[in-house]
Amino acid sequence: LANHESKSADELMAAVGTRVASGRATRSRILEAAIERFAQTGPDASFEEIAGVVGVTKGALYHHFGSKQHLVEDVYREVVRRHAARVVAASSKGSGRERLEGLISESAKGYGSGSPVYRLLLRLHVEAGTVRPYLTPIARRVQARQREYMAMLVKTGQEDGSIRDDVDADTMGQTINAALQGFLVQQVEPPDSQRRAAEAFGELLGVLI
Amino acid sequence: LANHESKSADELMAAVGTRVASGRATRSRILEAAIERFAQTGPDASFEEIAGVVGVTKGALYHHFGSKQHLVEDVYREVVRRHAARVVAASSKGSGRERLEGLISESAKGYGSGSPVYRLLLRLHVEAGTVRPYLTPIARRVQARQREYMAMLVKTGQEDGSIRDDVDADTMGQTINAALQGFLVQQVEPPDSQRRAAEAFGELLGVLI
Amino acid sequence: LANHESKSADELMAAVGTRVASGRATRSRILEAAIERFAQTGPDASFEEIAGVVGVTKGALYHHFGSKQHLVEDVYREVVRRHAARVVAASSKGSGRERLEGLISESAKGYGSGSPVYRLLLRLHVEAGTVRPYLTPIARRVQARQREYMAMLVKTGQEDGSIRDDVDADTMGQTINAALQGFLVQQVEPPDSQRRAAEAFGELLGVLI
Amino acid sequence: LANHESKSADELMAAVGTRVASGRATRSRILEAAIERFAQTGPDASFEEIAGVVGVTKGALYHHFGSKQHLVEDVYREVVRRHAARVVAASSKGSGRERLEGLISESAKGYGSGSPVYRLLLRLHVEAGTVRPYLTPIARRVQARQREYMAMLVKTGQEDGSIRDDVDADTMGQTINAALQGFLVQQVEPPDSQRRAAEAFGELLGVLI
DNA sequence: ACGTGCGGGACATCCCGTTCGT
DNA sequence: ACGAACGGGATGTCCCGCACGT
Repeated sequence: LANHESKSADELMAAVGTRVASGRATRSRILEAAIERFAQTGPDASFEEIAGVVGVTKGALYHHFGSKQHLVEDVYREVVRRHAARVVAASSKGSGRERLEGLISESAKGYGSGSPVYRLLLRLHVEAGTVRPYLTPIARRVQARQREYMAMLVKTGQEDGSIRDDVDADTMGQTINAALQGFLVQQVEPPDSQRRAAEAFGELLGVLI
Repeated sequence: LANHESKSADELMAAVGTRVASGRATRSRILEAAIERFAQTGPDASFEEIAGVVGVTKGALYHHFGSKQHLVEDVYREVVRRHAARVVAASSKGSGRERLEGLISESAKGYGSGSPVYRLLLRLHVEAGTVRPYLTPIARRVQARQREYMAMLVKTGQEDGSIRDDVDADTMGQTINAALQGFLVQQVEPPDSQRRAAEAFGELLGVLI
Repeated sequence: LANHESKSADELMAAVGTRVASGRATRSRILEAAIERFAQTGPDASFEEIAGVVGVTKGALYHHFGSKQHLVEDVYREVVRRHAARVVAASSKGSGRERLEGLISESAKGYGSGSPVYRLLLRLHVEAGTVRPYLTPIARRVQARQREYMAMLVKTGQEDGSIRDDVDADTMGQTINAALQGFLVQQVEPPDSQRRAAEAFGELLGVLI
Repeated sequence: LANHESKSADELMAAVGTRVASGRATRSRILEAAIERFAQTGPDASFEEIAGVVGVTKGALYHHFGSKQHLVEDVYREVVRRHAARVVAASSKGSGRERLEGLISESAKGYGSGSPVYRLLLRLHVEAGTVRPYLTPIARRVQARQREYMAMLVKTGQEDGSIRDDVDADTMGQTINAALQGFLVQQVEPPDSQRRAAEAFGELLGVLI
């Protein structure tokens, strides 16, 4: 009440700067907490719950994200971004075939990990097509990019002769992509069984490609 | 209400067999309505909503199913049963390869149809591993049976020489299964695009098998 | 359906007789179960719950008691009757003082036992004055009879010289009665502590009377 | 609504101290209303009902008390506190005997008043031992404190010679306490009859002590 | 005498989002 | 930037009682 008039202009600026920075930090801590809770309780986790983890209240969430919907969207984008980064990094070197194999093994590692984050990713993919129409545009872009990237890798491999060229690149890419995501659906199995299946899938591909 | 022509037999029974038969009829009408609503609004559709469709009240739902959880379980079982029936029927004749192809094309037809029921099926599969632990035992049994059936078909094909035998039958079965379910995840695409992808998948398999 | 026409008139009569007898048996089993459940879950125990214990359904309860309210009334009367029988039996012999002491010790045994049945008795007494007005007439009669009986005992004792006669018999009776019931209110204590208190009360009375 | 003149201080605070103070005021108004309703409809009075009296919605109740259980606990504590304050004030001056008589007459006035608040108090005492286990710890503490206070008064009286010392102080205290509460159980009688009984009890004590 | 189907209604819980204050 | 108060509304659960059949 009375104490902010005892500050100089500089101090005010500094205080504001700090305020802004701390705001950004809070925002990302909230996002992190949301990913965690969404991964466990599902995207229906309450605002209050998430806020509790971070040590703030709903007010902060609303300040930073505006609505539940926006938070879910941001979480979706963030989770996708992280997965994409891993996958791209794992498929950046070597022949087309090697790059494809890198992608497959990295994806399989993630999908087969049964980690909450990947479960969340799958669930958001699924719900984007049903009960959360507002995620549809994002999902569409994501899926498209994923397919294109796969097809690109296959095509590269077919050009450098490391992948058989008697099948359509697009189809091959899309199928591999589908198979990878399909593993996630069977996540009721214990993680190691998941992992073995994903590895076997990789070897099988080695024969078929 | 709208589908009561398919219930004529039941309703006749109701007229004759009195109370208990009419109860059974109501029960199955509720189950039907639940499948419908769950497919559209998700498994969180309210009791009241479902009851409204059938023309009864929540009391009736509670009388027949005891709890939300039990209803979801019964819906899950029923949906699985229907899909299984279709798939088994489509893979009953011919060589191992033909039977496998029959299964794949029938599954692809279903999964690729983007029909609400199949979306529901996928969603229940997914949630069985995350937010609905009470579905886990059912899911586990279902997935196991599905894998075994696939592997059996592959093995049959390998024995009668219609499928290449330089790959492991279990792995092959599991992979095909995963790929099929994976298509469902990408359901944000328009149905016909889905269908084309599934068909292309079938052809690709023809080459790879 | 078809088998009751093969019976003779006598058999019918016999069957009816059996039916009636079995009905009475069911009725008292229900009453017993109701006392038990009411004692534990409170008088709000559901019909279905009580019926379940006996192995029948709500229908039977409604047939025999008509409504929740009537069942509660019957339970109230029955519980009171049982307590009264014990107390009267314990205060039937000896001088006025001895009879009074018998009553006190028997009451204290019951009230101090912390047994569910006595808790129920107290609770019904209490609720008769508040949330269950339909029990009021019963409660009034019960309390009146209790007071009169106490006063009678005191008076008898004063006449035969075994009880000091410088106090009003009615007041004395009523006070003793109140004190006994008061013990029940403090039932949060462990039973043996209850019992000790009740015994001490008896001794104290010995001095004061 | 009707008793807001007793809240004028609070409401002034609310106008000045802004949000949080107004919250506190609301909280205590809710508590007040809960006591009132609980006293009449029993501790099962609905949230909505209580909220309606105060002029807020269920949300506010939930905000301030978290759950029904917590509200009941707070009500219990508050009602006990008020009775204790009255009784202690009435037994603060004079010889041990006078203090004890003060306590008895004040208690008798309350218990004998048949006032809804006292009926509530009794009912909570009783239910603490049966259907509301979460009240047990509170009840235990309350009863203990009550007994100790009584015994202390008796002891004081015995020391200053105003109370006969041929009986055990603890027993005497406990018995008086029980008798007082016992009157409440007989609350089906019209209030004035109650009151007479309580007064008679006081006189009787005068002779016996 | 008893079971079953079902209506009708109450209620605690939970959650989203807005507003106000600091 | 964030906390606290609160409204509004949805939903699962539970239970009473009636009607019907046997």
